[in-house]
Amino acid sequence: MAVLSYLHNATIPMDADSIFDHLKLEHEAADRATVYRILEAFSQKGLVKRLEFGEGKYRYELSGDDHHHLICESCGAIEDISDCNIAYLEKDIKNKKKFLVKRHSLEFYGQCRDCRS
Amino acid sequence: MAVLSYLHNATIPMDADSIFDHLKLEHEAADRATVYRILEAFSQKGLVKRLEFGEGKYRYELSGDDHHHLICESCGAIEDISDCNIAYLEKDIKNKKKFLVKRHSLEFYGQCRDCRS
DNA sequence: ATTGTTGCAAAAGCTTTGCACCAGC
DNA sequence: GCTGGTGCAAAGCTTTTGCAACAAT
Repeated sequence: MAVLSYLHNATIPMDADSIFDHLKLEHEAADRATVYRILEAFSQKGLVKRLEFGEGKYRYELSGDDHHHLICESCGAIEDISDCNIAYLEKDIKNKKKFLVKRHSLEFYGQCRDCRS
Repeated sequence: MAVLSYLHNATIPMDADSIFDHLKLEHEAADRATVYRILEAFSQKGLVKRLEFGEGKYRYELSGDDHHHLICESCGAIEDISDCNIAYLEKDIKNKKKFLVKRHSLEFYGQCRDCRS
């Protein structure tokens, strides 16, 4: 699917509208409703992760290695960050709270390298 | 303000509509626009934190101790969880990525004690 | 008088849904 | 003929905005 390939090439999670626009440019145009239905289906199958960065809309990225995001509040840049092993936290939660964690979301908001200098 | 007192008594983060409804019940009715403007003002002053739990809307809670949330995907229950010291992660990020973290969001999704049994 | 807050109405933005259509098996 | 996916249009839901009225200093 063109959607998967687009998300694969993207360096940051994309919102539905960007995907819609991209498909149009690639002469693979699909209706917005179709795009949402595809994203919904992929999310449910676990192929795609649906994220929120405090923008009032969803972004989507391919599922894969567990990583998180740095979001610059000045310029909007989004970076990936790995090696946040919070698996031990999830075990703690299971023991203390009897709550079984299936997934988590972790985002850091602040100022990126460029905006700091 | 009635909004602050409501959020103070709430055991989970509340969305704008619940606040709106509550104010009406309390005969402190305010327009939706006013509620949003109040929440926006409080957020900017840092009095209130604006959160997202993957519902396509915002929830608000009083700022205070740094804690995070367990969200049950079966029944929607929301619990607090503390002691996630990821401050050291933020230092790591500053060193490795030169990104200055100002705040973060961390939520765990899964199944709560009641829904597991 | 000026400033800031409110209500009202409208709009905006993102997402979902109903329905008819069409292709493929 | 059924089934599943699509486009189109409409609606839904949350949030924001413009504007006029009002209160308080």
